[in-house]
Amino acid sequence: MTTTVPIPDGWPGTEARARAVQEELRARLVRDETGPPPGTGHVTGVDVAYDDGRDLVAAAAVVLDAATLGVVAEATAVGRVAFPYVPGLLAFRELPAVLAALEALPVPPGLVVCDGYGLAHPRRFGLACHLGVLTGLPTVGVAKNPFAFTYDDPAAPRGSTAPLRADGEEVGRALRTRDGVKPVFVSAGHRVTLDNACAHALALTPAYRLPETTRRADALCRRALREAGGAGAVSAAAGGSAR
DNA sequence: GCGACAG
DNA sequence: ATCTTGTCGC
Repeated sequence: MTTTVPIPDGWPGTEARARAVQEELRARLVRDETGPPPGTGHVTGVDVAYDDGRDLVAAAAVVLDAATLGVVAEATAVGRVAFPYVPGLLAFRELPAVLAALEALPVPPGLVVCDGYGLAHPRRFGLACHLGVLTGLPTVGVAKNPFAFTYDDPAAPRGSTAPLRADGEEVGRALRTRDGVKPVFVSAGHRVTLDNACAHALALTPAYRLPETTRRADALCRRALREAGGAGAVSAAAGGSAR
């Protein structure tokens, strides 16, 4: 199966237009739902890798069984870069490929875990919020770096947290997922509370600092990029622990 | 005004 | 994100 990854209609071509789109879509963000409880249903990781030299982008979506963390299904999408990296506008660079990969999945994604931020964002509309509004799915953001936000180092034990603040407001949380190891930075996306987002992040880190969803998606999109041949391709497979 | 800044 | 070898440790 091979198709071209589409750039969505109306995808902004300038930074000013992209910021305007964020302001518009922010009104549709749902923040009063708790979200699915950890350990139930599906949890899907999404991630993107780049080859600037070949102007290629590859996205992966990996669906895990939330109870066992076994792989249920996975999909990849390869296409052309749709937007440059601009701090605060990451979603416009990553989402076209991510949306294509999600649509290629043979099963419902359930909760989606993004590699980046949700509400912790200059305009409170990061990658995870954006993906949630476009798909209607519950989303959370788990980032590896504190971006431009301030926080106090959480206590050493796994599970310790500290507020991630922007102008004194708690926009996310620094969460220690492994004893004594650098924390990850969690924020709510769409239809999920910050408390629940952190609970999911903990449930997804039984062995490593980063969530299993992120680790699986990262490995898969890198592989898809290496194996990328033609102009654009989307592929999906179901199985994993389900066979 | 000039950087720094998720990936 | 990506450029990049070896190396220490379980």
